[in-house]
Amino acid sequence: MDQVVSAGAATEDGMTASASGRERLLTAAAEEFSRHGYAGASIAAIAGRAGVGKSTIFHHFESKDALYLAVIEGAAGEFARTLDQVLDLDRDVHDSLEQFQVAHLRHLFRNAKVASLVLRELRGEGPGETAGKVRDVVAGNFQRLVEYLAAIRGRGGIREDVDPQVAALTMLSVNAFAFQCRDVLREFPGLDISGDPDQFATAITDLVVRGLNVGPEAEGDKA
Amino acid sequence: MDQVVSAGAATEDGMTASASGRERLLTAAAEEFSRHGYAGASIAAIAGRAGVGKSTIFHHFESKDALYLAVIEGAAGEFARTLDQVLDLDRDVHDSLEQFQVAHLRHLFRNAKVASLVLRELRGEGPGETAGKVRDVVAGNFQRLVEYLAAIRGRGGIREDVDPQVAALTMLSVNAFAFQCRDVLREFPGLDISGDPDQFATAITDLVVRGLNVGPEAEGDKA
DNA sequence: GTCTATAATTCGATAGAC
DNA sequence: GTCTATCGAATTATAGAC
Repeated sequence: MDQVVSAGAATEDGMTASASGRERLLTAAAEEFSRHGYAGASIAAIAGRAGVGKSTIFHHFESKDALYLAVIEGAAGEFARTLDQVLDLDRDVHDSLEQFQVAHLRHLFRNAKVASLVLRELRGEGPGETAGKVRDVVAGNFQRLVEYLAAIRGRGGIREDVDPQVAALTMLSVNAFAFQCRDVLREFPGLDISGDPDQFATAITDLVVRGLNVGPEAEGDKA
Repeated sequence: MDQVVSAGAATEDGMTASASGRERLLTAAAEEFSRHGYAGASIAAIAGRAGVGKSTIFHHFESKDALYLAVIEGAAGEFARTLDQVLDLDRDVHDSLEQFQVAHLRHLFRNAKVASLVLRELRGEGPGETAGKVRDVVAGNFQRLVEYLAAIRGRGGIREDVDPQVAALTMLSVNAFAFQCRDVLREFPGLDISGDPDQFATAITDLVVRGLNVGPEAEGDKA
């Protein structure tokens, strides 16, 4: 998929020409789609940014839809591979969840452009046609976390009366929302997640795993 | 907000003509702004939807900016009044937080149009000019929750090593994100928050307050 | 309604790798 | 020689202006 490596100067943007045409197209498409939305991004602009002719796009991808989907599937697939390493039933629950949370937030920042696309899609603001497929791809990764939580719950790793779906949604929501609002949050001294995403992810994990409570037994010892 | 009740037929949409011109303009503006964004919403369209002349808008509001801000401040102010009732230091912590979470999610659904505007603003996608003021308004309500959490932490109501800002952000994030994605979530049997927002808010509160853990003492007593 | 601009897609040809 | 990546030109669809 990326075996063609010819030397080459940088094209527009910071993109190196060393990546294969297909890879460059995916990068350029992510940029254009996230900047202008699906409809607003033109094949011509994507081709221009990638430094190839328009028709080259249709050699690599069936259609504009297919290109859009490929961009999203690329990032989702990469994250799925991360999940294989992180969601390990044999490891400590707290550690696994912390690793998950850190990996997820890192993934959002590393793939900020595509992440914005996916989040827009989840908000229902995407191009109606591809919506279904995008959701399926994302739902796959979501389901992975849900099943992991269900499995450790079966082993007594977490409370029995928590819904794995609700717990999974909570963990992902905080990351997704904080990522979306990272610019505003930068103005809050304690919430600048852009500065240190890992620390934020760790704090969230601690909160979700241990809860706000001082503990079941310390219920009535306050002022 | 709905005390003016004079007889009157419905204008376009489902809007009743019973509200004052100013109120009708705010409703119409919320609709148009959330539908087409700040730039895309025209004064003419807003006036038309409210059933008034264009010049009436500038009688009630200084400018398009001011109208936009008024829409947002209206909803934020209403929520601030709810906070007065909900964030009561004399009540049980879990109950207060649950009431907060329920009230917040209800507020998002009841003011869905304006909420979408505010969320867009927090993502940094709004009209640059008003961004600062919108953030201030929202930050005010956010700060209220943070200070409440800090206060009960001072009394030993919650763990000392949780950051009130992080906890507040977590609670709000889940609601905001779930609200944003309510259409997709409808496809998940256990996550249809539109169907029963209160139940969802309750589940989230339980998770945040008690955590996933089986408890400090019950660490190893399962199958 | 026609005209025009813009955007997606197709076609035919070329150049280089194996 | 075939296969693949590429391109420029041609074709179709659509949306807005007049």
